[in-house]
Amino acid sequence: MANVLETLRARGLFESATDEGLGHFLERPTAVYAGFDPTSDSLQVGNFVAIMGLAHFQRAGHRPVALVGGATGLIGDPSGKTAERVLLSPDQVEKNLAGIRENLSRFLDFEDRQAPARIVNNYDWIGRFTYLEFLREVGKHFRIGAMLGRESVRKRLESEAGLSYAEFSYQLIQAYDFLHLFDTEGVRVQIGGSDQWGNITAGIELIRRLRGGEAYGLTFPIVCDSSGQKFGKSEGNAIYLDARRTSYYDFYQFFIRTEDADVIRFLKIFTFLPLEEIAGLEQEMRRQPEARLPQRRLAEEVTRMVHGDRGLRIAEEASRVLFGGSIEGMSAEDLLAIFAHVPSAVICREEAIGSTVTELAVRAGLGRTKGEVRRLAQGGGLYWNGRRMTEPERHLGVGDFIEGRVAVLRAGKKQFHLIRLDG
RNA sequence: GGUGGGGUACCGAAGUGGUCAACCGGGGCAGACUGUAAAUCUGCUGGCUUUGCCUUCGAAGGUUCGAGUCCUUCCCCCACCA
Repeated sequence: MANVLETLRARGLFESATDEGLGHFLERPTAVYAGFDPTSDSLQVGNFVAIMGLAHFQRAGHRPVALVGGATGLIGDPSGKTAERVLLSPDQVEKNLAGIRENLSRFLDFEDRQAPARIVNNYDWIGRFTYLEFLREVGKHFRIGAMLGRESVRKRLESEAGLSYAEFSYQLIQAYDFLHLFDTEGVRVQIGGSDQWGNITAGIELIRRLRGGEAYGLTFPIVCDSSGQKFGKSEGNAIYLDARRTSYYDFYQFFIRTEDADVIRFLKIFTFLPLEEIAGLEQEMRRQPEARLPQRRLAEEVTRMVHGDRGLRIAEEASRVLFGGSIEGMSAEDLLAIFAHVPSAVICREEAIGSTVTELAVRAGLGRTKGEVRRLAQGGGLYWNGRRMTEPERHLGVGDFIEGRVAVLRAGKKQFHLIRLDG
């Protein structure tokens, strides 16, 4: 049986474990869980680390359980947050759960004969508690001193923002989750980001106290880029795993743009590529960094994993065209094909002809306001069909559209938007 | 419930009657340079029908020719006390 702990360590996915005996314990198949917060209707690349963690466990023969936090999502985890979170409505959580289920179902193998993955929702067991029952059955076993000692709590208490009772209670719920999965799924290990340490140990203690059982925790590092920024944002937007939120093209591009200083580490964390192969890429990078081979490989691997061969092909094709040469001289057909999965807007012909460049740019979603687009143009960062646009107030005619029906708007080097005329 | 401190743009933070759409820093976006990298330098970072107009400084009222700045009430946060 593959030693998953060694694998995680070697790939930079290991930060710490609650018990030195974990390695020994993992020599026999067990079940492991990680939780996912339904803060959005799609997981983000930031969640990818946890998914990879579960996947590595499954590959090593352990049964992965993905927990979506239908209950905890209603409260909000204070870990790693500097301010009290705005409460999500039950409707919103419900909607987000569906999306996250969708995401997860693509990374874990539910058909595996030895260790099929499971997805569970903690609302199913937390939701049936009354307040009094919960206090008696769970709250009774928690000591305030220990709760106050937790990093996430202490930090928030010291901060200006403080901490509400609801968020303070969060750790009880997550601890109970572990206990519940220990009982019903045979889960003995919880994995999570290092900010989850307190929540995880709370569960382990609860299990020991109520069941006299051994349970383990393992954390992986919170992935940051070399400038210390939390990984997973681009142009101010989170990178989602769902193509409806982040296009194949944008997803692929996000990884292509990885800095040299980060790319080798990211290859280990976000792909299953053998370490020898990654070492080879590192050599290659030293020899000719401008070729960006590791970046290409990273983008390729991750995009294929998340969006399949088809998504990867579309992203690569679009990238080749947009960064390879000029779009000048391309036919409307070609452009439509390339931009099929790039943000685009369909605008009615009568409206488009005669309106200004800025107006259309806002309609296409390139900027939020006309002022923003104007400033962009002023700084020289606005392009219309590949040429710098210096007169953002110009009224457009049919001739401004390729074959009278398509135009490509660009902000800077990286953000493309397609405008298609209707009718 | 009491006392004190505080709520300013994405974040931090200045501003205590007009010259304030609001110093500065971070973040973000863009330009130059480059390798779709990093570092560096530069510009921008309320809205608009843009030589001007409109909406912003927790909320609502009020004083004033004029309020982010003064007064009243309310809401929220923090600390200590009860």
